[in-house]
Amino acid sequence: MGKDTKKRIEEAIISLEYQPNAVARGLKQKKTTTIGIIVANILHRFSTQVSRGIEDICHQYEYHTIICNADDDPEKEKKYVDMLKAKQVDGFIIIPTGLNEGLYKDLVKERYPLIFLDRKVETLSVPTVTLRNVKAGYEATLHLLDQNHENIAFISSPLTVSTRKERYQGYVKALEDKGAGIKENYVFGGDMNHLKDKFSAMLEAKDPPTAVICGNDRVLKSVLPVLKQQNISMPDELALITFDEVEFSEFFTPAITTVEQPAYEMGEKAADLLLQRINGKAEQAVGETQEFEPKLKIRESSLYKR
Amino acid sequence: MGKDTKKRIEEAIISLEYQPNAVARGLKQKKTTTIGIIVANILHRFSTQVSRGIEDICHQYEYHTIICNADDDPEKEKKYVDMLKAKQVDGFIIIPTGLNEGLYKDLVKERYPLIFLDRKVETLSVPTVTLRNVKAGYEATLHLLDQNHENIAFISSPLTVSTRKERYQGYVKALEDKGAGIKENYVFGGDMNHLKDKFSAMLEAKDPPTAVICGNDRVLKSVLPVLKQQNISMPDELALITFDEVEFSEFFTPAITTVEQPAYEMGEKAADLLLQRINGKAEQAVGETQEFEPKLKIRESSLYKR
DNA sequence: TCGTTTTTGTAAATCGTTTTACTAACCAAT
DNA sequence: ATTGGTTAGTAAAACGATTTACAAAAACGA
Repeated sequence: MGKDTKKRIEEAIISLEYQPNAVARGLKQKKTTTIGIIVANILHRFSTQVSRGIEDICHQYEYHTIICNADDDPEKEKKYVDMLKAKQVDGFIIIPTGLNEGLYKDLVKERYPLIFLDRKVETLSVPTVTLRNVKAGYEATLHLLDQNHENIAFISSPLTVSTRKERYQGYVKALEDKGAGIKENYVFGGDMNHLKDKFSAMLEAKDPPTAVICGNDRVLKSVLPVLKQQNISMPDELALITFDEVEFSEFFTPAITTVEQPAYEMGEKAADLLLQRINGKAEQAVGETQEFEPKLKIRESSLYKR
Repeated sequence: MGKDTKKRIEEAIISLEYQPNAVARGLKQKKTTTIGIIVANILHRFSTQVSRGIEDICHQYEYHTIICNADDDPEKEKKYVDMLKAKQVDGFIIIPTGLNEGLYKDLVKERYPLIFLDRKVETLSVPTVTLRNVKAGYEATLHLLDQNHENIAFISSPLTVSTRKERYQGYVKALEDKGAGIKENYVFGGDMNHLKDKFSAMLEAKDPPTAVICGNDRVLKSVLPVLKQQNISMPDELALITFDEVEFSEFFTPAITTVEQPAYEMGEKAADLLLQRINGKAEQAVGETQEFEPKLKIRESSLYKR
């Protein structure tokens, strides 16, 4: 277009105070440059870090994000999917509750660009960004075994999603590799509401564990008060290691050993994959799984010192 | 409408797999049941807590939220406002960077429902949800004075926004009320990038402060490493108190004394006010400021023990 | 200057709803 | 059977952009 008409148009834009209407635009173009993000539970630090990674990439490409918190509730998850569909989002990034297979399947059938994050849904071939969780569980356990712990507890929220199942598998595998049997009563994988009681009882039983692995940051948040209450000192009386990043973990006494995930990068990756799919550059990527490496950060809480 | 036609319609909805299109609906109705949230910097814990409060209320009323992170950058803030306008949001909740008066003014002029959060913009009469920050600063300082501290440092990010200015005012007022003079060299309110160096120098100077107040959680995050590095122990060598909630603060050694804001509730309140304005029930509320009370949670880091 | 290409102006259809209007059909009660 | 009132059905305009089409005008090279 000619450059003086261009100028004329720009003048008109300011003189008429024209403001584009993305809703009308979206209606006609069938494209909203908006993606929907549904996280299983925003209370996990992982979720917020991942969201930032997603947002930063989207911001680069002038896409926008609507973040929804399913609150571990499949009903809510479904409601949000419907809402986001109604809003004509161009694609989804979902940390699935795992309890909505039909829903996910429909999304695939309707050819919505979709990326799973954190958790795999085995029955579907959807590109997924996840951690090598078996390895994460294995390394955490191995580290404790190396400190001569034999009675290692594994405390987790319900072992319903791949993430937790795999971490547990890693735990089991490490114990087996070292010839240590797994003891049922050192394992808890259940409702967060009972976690404190069960863990408390575990510590008060005879022959209590000398080390504990927390399945994620929310578990840690329940476990620490129990230790304080029972006046158990780390790491001498109980060694501790937790999955997920803990803010200020180096300022705890003792500093907390963690197995961290590159959450931010995982978010970036997921956004990348999704935008590629949306823009048709990556049909072939469907079904691919991107695995990230866990990072064991050894601090004081897991170091044997007797 | 007759109940058999209603049934007929419902059947058609499923047989045709009808899915409503909120974009078309929004276009016609000039209403998207979506609000825009712009936070000055999502890295503050306050911002994420506040967002949750907002979201929960919005979810109740079937409104949706788009959260944007201005990253302390007025340019970005403006860009996001334009984007959200284009998306035809029904209203805004903004934690203002404070450096965009014209932008805010336009929003008011264009009669957008708007609520400010956390920070006041003095020159505009916009309903604002905020903390009694002067009181917060006063109480924090008074508490340290009560522990017989006289050399109290005040470390903050730039004193450009009302929140920080007021906390500082409270600090000054408490010192004055107790007849203690304020010493310029105990005060830092500047760029986060220089914070560590400046604070480090402050501690190494002769006659260093015996207590420090951190202006917010991000400041704390810079201050703690300095203490660790200089091997300064709390609270004997330096008492510490920080604004904002710190996760796990009771598990620090020493447990960190905090001045907390009811962030979640403040978010709820802001959302409430905004939805009332959107639905025309509260024209009169314009200009009102809702102030919340700070909560001083005394823990070990501020308790004198020599 | 002619013919060709590019730029400009104008108009109409479309996206999927809501809104308004109007007519037709139905039901109950007088 | 007539009246009034409700419910059904149909149609068309509107929301604010994009898209397509076509005609008119301008710019260009030979």
